[in-house]
Amino acid sequence: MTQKDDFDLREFLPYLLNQAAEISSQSFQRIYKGRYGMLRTEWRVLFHLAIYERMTAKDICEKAIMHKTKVSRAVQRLEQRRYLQRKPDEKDRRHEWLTLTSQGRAVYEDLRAHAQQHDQVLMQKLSSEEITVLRSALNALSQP
Amino acid sequence: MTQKDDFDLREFLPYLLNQAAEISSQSFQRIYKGRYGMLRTEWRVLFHLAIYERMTAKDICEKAIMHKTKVSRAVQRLEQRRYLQRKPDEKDRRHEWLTLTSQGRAVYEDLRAHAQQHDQVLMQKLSSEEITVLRSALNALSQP
DNA sequence: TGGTAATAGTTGAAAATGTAACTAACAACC
DNA sequence: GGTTGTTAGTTACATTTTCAACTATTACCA
Repeated sequence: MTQKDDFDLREFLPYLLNQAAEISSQSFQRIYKGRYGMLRTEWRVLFHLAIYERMTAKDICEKAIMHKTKVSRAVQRLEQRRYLQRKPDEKDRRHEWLTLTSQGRAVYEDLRAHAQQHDQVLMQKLSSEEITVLRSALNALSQP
Repeated sequence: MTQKDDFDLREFLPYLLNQAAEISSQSFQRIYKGRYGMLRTEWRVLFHLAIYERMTAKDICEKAIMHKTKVSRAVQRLEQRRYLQRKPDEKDRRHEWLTLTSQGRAVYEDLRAHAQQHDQVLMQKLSSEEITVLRSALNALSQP
C-alpha cells in the first residue's frame, strides 16, 4: 500500500474539509446526543433560534444551508420536546414564527457551554495565527 | 431576525467546517453523481484505490476514516460496476486485496481531472497564504 | 374578478447510514 | 488437538436523509 499517483487526496479541499468536519463533529455529537438525544439537524436549528430569537423555517434553511424537509422535521421534534413554539404570521399565514421556550433556551445554554469548551480543545491543535486564517478561509468557502 | 446572543455560530469550528465542507462538496457531487451515479463513499474508495493501488477494506477504513460497513457497501457497488476486483489473500483468507480494473482507473482519471479543476475554482476564493495555512490546519484537525 | 403562478411548509416512499449481531478464518494458549 | 479470543468483512434492522409530490396561502396579471 504505497502511494503511486501524483495526485494527493490530502490536498483536495472537499476531501480535507469533510475529514476535518467529520472528526471535529464527533466529540460534540456525543454531547448533544448523549445528553438530549438530539440529532445534528436539531442542535443546528436550536442554536439558530437561540441566536436570532425569532425566525421562520425558511430563514433557518437559508442561514444554515439546510434543506426544508430537514428543517421541517427538526422543528417537529424540537416542538414535541417543548423546546420551541410556533406562531403563524398574522399577515401571511404561510409563515410560521419559531421561538424557543424557556426550556429550549436552557438546553441551548448548556450545549453552548459545551460547544465553547469543545472549540477550545480543537483550537489547541492550532496556533492563533492558524485559527484566524482558518476562520476567515472557512467563511470565504462557505459563500456559495 | 437580528442577532442577539454574543455566541457566534460562525466562530464555532465544527459548524464552520461542516458548512464549508457541505458547500465545497456540492459541485463536485454533481460531477460524480451526474456522470457515474456514484455516492460520496464510492468516490472516496475509488480514489484511495487509485492512489494506493492495492489495499484491503481495512486499510481503506483507516486511511479514509470511514466505518467498515460503509466501505463494505461501497466496495460491493464498485465491484458490481466492474470498477474494482477482489482477490483473497493466499496466506490469510480473511483479507481481500482490492484493485481497480482498467475501467475503474478510467473513471478515476476522469474524476480526478474534474477534482483538480474544482479545487482550482475553490482556491480562487483564497489567497495563497490562506491556502497553505488552511491545508495544514485541516490536516491537524483531522488527526483524531 | 378569476385563473395561473409562486411560496412556505408537510408528507410518504425510496435510498442511505448507523448499530449491533453475525460468519469465517486465524491466533494463542493450555 | 481443542477451547477461547481476535480480526476482516458482511448482513439485518432501525434510524435518517433525500426526492418528489402534496396542501394551503398569497401574488400576479389579463
